[in-house]
Amino acid sequence: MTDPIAFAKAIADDTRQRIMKLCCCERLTVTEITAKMQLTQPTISHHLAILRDAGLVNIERQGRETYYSLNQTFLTVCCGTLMMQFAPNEHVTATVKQELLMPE
Amino acid sequence: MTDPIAFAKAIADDTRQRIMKLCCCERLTVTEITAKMQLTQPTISHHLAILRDAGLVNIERQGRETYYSLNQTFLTVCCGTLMMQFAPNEHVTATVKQELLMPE
DNA sequence: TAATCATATCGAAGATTGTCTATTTGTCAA
DNA sequence: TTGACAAATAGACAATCTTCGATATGATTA
Repeated sequence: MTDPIAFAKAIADDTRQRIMKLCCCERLTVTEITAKMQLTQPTISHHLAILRDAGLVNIERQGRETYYSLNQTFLTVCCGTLMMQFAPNEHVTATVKQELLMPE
Repeated sequence: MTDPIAFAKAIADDTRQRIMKLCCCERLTVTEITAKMQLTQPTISHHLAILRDAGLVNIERQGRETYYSLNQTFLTVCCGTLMMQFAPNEHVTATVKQELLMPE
């Protein structure tokens, strides 16, 4: 579900991290995102598809527009999984890991 | 220092994550790591260099052998940075983020 | 219905990456 | 000092990825 390799590949690109930052705290249409970047609309759609396939964005279709926003919860879970997998000895208490893995 | 793009690129590969898992909790020589994988020694060295450049492994030269081990602390810091950057609204308390960013 | 707008998909060009073999560098032992 | 071993580097090739222009799909408006 939260495959560390799929997650890492999805966020391992400058363009995608810029997109993630843009729609981190608000939902934006593809056109709005495109306007804020120096890239074409098909390129933005391509990267959004990669983020979507990784489960990293929430999607809301509304008429002919599609709103994208970052799935902060899932991202946090993925980071928690990474830490559990690769930093089991690190001084982050079990409770913290727990909190990270099941936010809310 | 903890560039989220450099970090993501470093861990965005199956071979590197397998190596990370191997030397997560013990230090291993290049020969030992190579023995546990189905790849050649130069390939392993190549991936170790990428992990080294990203700051993700500790290196100890000892005679003609070189021991590698995962830098769990740095990995944890990188995950913390990711969460700070992309999940500021997530219900992980500021203290937790703090703990993640300055372990110990 | 026809025209327009928003987004997705296709196919191709160029760049980047992962892996290999061959070779080099550095260290230890005989 | 020579031979053997450990690890790094160089160069080549195939696979993957990013980006683009062109086009298709789907929804709204005139």
